[in-house]
Amino acid sequence: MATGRHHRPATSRSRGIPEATVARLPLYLRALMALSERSVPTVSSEELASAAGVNSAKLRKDFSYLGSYGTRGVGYDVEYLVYQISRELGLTQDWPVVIVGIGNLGAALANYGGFASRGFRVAALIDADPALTGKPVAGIPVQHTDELETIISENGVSIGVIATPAGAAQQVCDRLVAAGITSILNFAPTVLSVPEGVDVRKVDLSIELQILAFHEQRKAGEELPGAEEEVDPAPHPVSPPAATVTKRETKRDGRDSNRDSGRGTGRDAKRPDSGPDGDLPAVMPA
Amino acid sequence: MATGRHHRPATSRSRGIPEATVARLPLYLRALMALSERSVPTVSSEELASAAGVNSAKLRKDFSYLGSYGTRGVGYDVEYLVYQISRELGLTQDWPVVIVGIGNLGAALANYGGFASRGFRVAALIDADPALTGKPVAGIPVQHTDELETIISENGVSIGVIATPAGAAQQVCDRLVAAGITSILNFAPTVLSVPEGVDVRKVDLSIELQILAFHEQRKAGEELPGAEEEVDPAPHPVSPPAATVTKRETKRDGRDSNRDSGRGTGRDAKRPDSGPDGDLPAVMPA
DNA sequence: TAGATTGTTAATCGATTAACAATC
DNA sequence: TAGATTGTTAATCGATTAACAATC
Repeated sequence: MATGRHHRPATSRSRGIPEATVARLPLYLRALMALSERSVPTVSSEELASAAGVNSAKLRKDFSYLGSYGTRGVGYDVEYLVYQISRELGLTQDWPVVIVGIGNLGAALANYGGFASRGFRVAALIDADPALTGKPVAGIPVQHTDELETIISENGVSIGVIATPAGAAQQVCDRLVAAGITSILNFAPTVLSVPEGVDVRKVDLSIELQILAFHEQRKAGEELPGAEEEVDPAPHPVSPPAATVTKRETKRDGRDSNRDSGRGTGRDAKRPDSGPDGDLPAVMPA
Repeated sequence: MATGRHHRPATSRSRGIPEATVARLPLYLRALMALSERSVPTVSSEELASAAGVNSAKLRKDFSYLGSYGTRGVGYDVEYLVYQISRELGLTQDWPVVIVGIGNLGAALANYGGFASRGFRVAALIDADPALTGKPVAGIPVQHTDELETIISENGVSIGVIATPAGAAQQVCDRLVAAGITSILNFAPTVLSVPEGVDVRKVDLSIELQILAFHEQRKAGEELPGAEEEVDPAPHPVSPPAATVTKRETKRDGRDSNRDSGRGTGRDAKRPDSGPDGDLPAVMPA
């Protein structure tokens, strides 16, 4: 999930489109563009909702914030709606973006076709590694971090993508903001702190997997009714002020190993080679 | 933003942790692991909330769903909380994952350190291109799509990552599900249809940028009070059943070009080389 | 006109947050 | 004990959705 912090309330002043609606407009747009390619002239809220994977009442409600672009008894004109949503999202103008951090992910982003096709133009690729400078990635020569401020001001860039390691992200962020960037898409696994007026959205690959793991675990436990119901019976294990010296013991005390009771038997395709109690990772990802 | 569809209500039966809370647990975990690395013994809800970028009341409420793991007047024991959250998320066990589609993005994912460090293990890389078969990526030889079913059953994989082009995603998804996968992380820009009981989470790079663009556009318009307030004065432009032949006209009629009035003047760093009315993209991203 | 489908209402649900009693 | 901080309550807010009148 992406976390967005905005400097205005969820329902913005002008015409007041709820944040949840804004987040769905790109989904509708994609579905509409697919219909447009197939030259489908009109679409009903039911059909479009199904294509976008949402409830049709929600879709109609969402569209009602944009205006009355449908026709009762008929549906929505595909081309007209594509245009109205594009306009609402600001995609009818050109948005130069810079990508900072041209590792595997940065290169993947540079090559991602979805950017160019929706009004986003990769204005520059920036990396701190001098060995990369000048090397073309997706046909664009990588520029050195030293040039960051110049690139941003000369190209009028207002959107920056951070694909650096976590350790460099805040520093890069600060420079981007100082150079005039007001929207940041952050792929580094860190919380960025930004001044008022700067939007940050976060894409975190590891977090998505962790959420899936949570549900996956629940599915496995579900086949043994009541197995997950057991509430940890012991109170807090240690008196926290003394916890520093007993950290490892706290984590590995007897009660904790109880948790595995009755799990993992229902679906034996899981956990092929893990021990009964997997070790916790000690390091943060890069 | 990622869209998750689950086969149970947002508040699940056993111990009932709200979906919004589950989505934040990885954030807390990351912040806690950073504290753990610095050997910080305890942390208050205020400190931790600040590190995770959330409200402290929300954090305490979130933790209350897990149990009473804090100490009044003191705070939370870092190690103990790391362990409890890890356990809740299912990260104390090993989760083998397969990545399907080893293009730029797939390779980036294979190399992403955040997977391995949190109980996720890349069990296999799969691609349909025979030229890639056997070629190592992130030290793991790519296997051919033909082997998909075998790989999944032999490794007991329950989580699949789809990083293929949009056109191949549903087909890959169907095969993954048929082979026993019950959780899918989808990077392809398509809505996947899956049977009941299969979770899909979606990461969409282009959508995140579009949401940023929306806010960016609003920021620009804001500097001219009232400029964005103007409501489209014209009713629906065409009688939709006849729209097929007039599609382009609909999109380009006089009223639509009005929308640009008064925009872009406040912040002239924007739109360095776009025309007054950028063309809409006609194609879907790969 | 009859059928279809939008746009909107209102009820419901879930999430957020300030406030504070409990308690270490 | 006094100070600090949790865990929980309750109010508020935003999002979802069924239902249906409006209307093409």
